[in-house]
Amino acid sequence: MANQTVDNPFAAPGHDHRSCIVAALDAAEAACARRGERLTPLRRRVLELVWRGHRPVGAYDLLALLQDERGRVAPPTVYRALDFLCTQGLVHRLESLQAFIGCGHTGNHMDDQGDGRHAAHFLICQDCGVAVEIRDGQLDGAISGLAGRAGFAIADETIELSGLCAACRNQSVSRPVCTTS
Amino acid sequence: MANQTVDNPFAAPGHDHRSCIVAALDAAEAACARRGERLTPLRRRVLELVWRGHRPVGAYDLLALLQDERGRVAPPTVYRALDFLCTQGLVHRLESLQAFIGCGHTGNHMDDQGDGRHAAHFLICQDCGVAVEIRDGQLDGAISGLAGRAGFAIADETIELSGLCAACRNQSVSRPVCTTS
DNA sequence: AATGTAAATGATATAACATAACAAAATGAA
DNA sequence: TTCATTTTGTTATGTTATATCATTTACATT
Repeated sequence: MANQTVDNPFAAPGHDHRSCIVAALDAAEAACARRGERLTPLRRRVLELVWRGHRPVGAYDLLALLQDERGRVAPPTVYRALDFLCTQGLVHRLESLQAFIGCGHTGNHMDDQGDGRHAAHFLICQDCGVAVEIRDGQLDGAISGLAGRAGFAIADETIELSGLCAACRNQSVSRPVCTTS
Repeated sequence: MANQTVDNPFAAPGHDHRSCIVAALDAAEAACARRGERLTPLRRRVLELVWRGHRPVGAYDLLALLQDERGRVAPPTVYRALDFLCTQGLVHRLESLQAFIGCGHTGNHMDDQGDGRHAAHFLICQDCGVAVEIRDGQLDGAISGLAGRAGFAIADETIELSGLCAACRNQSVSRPVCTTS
């Protein structure tokens, strides 16, 4: 159990997160190589920092982490790296939180034609802070159905459902939030 | 046609927008009266300014408009009014745009138990800038279905679909964007 | 009308998030 | 090497949002 791939990190605070990080970085290296994009040391490091856990991370949190290890780092450094990672579909931005989270689906998308961008839908637990990217055929169908009926051509989807995950519903009080997992 | 209620303001730039404003303000007065909430002159004016059109408005745009008519106005004045209006379900915040838009469904919600908050789903045209609140049974069903299967209790839904509305798809070039409609 | 209380607004400051613009360095191709 | 392009560094500023405390207003009670 400890080294399995974690598809649903809700209620999995004790999983072997190192394997999540390694998997994400390996997939990112492969995806960039395949596309002829450059996962530079800075970009790789930012991606690694985003993957510190399964909780969305703010740009300025990342900035502080980079500053801890590199001294003076300015906001554009972080935002440029995040732009690159988002463009490659390696990271998603959660609009309702103004924060970023690593994408665990790199490389296994059918709709990945060259670039890695894809619609990302999330469940976000307001208690433990974990965000999980979901994929649901009925949801996708409903969206394309309503867009079609309205004659609307969707270019970007922001779908973020916040509430309580199953694990957090099953405990009476809020637990302290750690920064990872 | 000119005085009809506009349910879908995409491609309706010439509609009688005054009737939209009047309807929204009347509905807001009624809703607040029913709930024992106070739609003060400031809150009412902010709501009116939000309803200048069917395009999302930034908090600082509203601030500037208020300053034009009242001299010195500080950000908290606008944000407090917006908080109130959002809590009452009279205005929605579009997370992907960091902007606000009037809700045209005040008072006709089945799930309106005392307070007026409700999930709001949007189509947002990236060309004309208009945002339309939609309601789709299949979408609602898909959401509750996937949440149920995941054991997730949804508290807030952010669903914002950006792209091109039917009218904008049917014209080759972007038209100039006016501030209302 | 005077008083007390809670709600709303005013005012100041600052926090938090993000980008424009230009300089310097690193990279890769010719 | 030279050149062109991409990436990173640096400075400054723009944009969005909130914390805090003072003041005013609304309104129920006396």
